[in-house]
Amino acid sequence: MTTRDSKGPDLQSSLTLLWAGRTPGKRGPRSRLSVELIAQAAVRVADADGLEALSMQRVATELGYSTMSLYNHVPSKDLLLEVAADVGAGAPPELDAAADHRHQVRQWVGALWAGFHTRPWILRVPLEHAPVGPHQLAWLDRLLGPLLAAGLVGGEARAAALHLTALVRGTAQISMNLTAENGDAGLTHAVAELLDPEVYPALTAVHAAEVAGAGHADDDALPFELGFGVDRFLDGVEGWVAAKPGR
Amino acid sequence: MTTRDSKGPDLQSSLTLLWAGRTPGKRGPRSRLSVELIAQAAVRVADADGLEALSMQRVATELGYSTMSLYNHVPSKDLLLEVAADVGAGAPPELDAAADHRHQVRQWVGALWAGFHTRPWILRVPLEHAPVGPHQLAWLDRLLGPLLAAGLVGGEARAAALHLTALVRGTAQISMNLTAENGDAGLTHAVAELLDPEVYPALTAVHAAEVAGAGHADDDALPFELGFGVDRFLDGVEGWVAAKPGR
DNA sequence: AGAAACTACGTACACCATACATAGAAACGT
DNA sequence: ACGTTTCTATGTATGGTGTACGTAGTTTCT
Repeated sequence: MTTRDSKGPDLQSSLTLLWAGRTPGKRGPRSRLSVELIAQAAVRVADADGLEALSMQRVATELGYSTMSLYNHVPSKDLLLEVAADVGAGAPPELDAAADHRHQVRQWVGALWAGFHTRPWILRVPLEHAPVGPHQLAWLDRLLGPLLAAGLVGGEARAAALHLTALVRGTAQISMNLTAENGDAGLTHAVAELLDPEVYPALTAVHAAEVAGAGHADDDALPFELGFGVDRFLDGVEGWVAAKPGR
Repeated sequence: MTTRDSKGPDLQSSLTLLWAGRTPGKRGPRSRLSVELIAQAAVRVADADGLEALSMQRVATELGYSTMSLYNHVPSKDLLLEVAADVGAGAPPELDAAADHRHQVRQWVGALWAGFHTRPWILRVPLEHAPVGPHQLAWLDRLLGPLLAAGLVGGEARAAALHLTALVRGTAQISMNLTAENGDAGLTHAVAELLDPEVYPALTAVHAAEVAGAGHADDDALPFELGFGVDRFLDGVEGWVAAKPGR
């Protein structure tokens, strides 16, 4: 596989930029701009008008600078997007230390889910490589805590963390804009007319199923579509740990 | 929430286009072009040179037509992308009827995973709304079969199907380009230098963990990172079904 | 035959990322 | 103090993008 589809930034440049590796130099005028300022402006633009409104010109005018000034601090738009996504992710939630592992994981999932709702544009930023930003690693670290405490060993914990991250991300991508744009009913009705029971037997059977349990009680309550899967996964993890030879 | 970030096509236009709802009209010259032809050309371009090479001009020259001719059949590039993604998804796999539910689900997951590897650009196509294309619905239908047979009822089966779809999609987005671009070792080493154990305690502990089990025995074998989560999820589903009142 | 309608095309516009050259200001060595 | 160096910010220019709009030509119906 020759990895078409990736003109994107390589790992090295991403790392140096994400970790503020720029040494500002000593000779010329002190730069009033910085990667942080630019990234924050980019986040502001994306928050306000979405990712498609995020152009270099827009960010520059947001800051009151010329377009090309940005390129003194950021090598390309792709990399700016990557930094903006990391900045936009923010710090992971503090998990309730008194709670059990399952509750902590649910708390983490709920926070990430909420984050994607607050900044849906993050889901549109194309991933060029594995997450290596400070904030993204912090989120990962926070999740690994409860997973390790639950009894998973290294590789398993990594896989489980990837599983949950990917799950929330994928679910958000698929089902977020559904409820946002048109009511669930609108979709249900529109699609129903197309469903030939001969071609889509299982789908037609399931399609009219009630959504079930629209409880908005707890703060870290997950929507059913997400919570069901997370709970089943955690069930499985508990069973796996319990069945381990050492226990 | 006002749904910024979406200038994209609405559900109605997508539906009519995806389901070939175009009635060609009767008066003028018969059109030699069609949505299918255009979509197939788009898939060819994306397969060859990635999604960023997929421009209207490129598709047009691929077909030997002028750029603007496409707009007689496709109202916008966004919609073309949506159709191309559906066409590119292709038909879902035939599941082994003799196998049990778990094996069937794994087979489905493996096929989707392989599909994303074959056409990584599909992961970059922004999702404007829930999947409603014929092929995407077919994939969903195929998955619902084993899930219903496993004992899940309507809403649960839907949630489980969303779970698995989102999972494969998210995992592919996160971990595919990792192994593609640079070896796993490269990433491991580069990141290791940044990991301050005080800031990322759990991560540092896990980071050196062996990848474990690189067995390439079976055809529908999933990579550990994906397979572990799927298996744990299916464990949980089985437990859930077994614990149901009616049983 | 005439009219209507539809396809394909060419032109034009606004916008995009960014390569490159330039001007100016700040800090250094002397 | 002064020149030199070096870095920042800017301006200009290029090749690309999606697509609105007007036009020519062709096919089918009346």
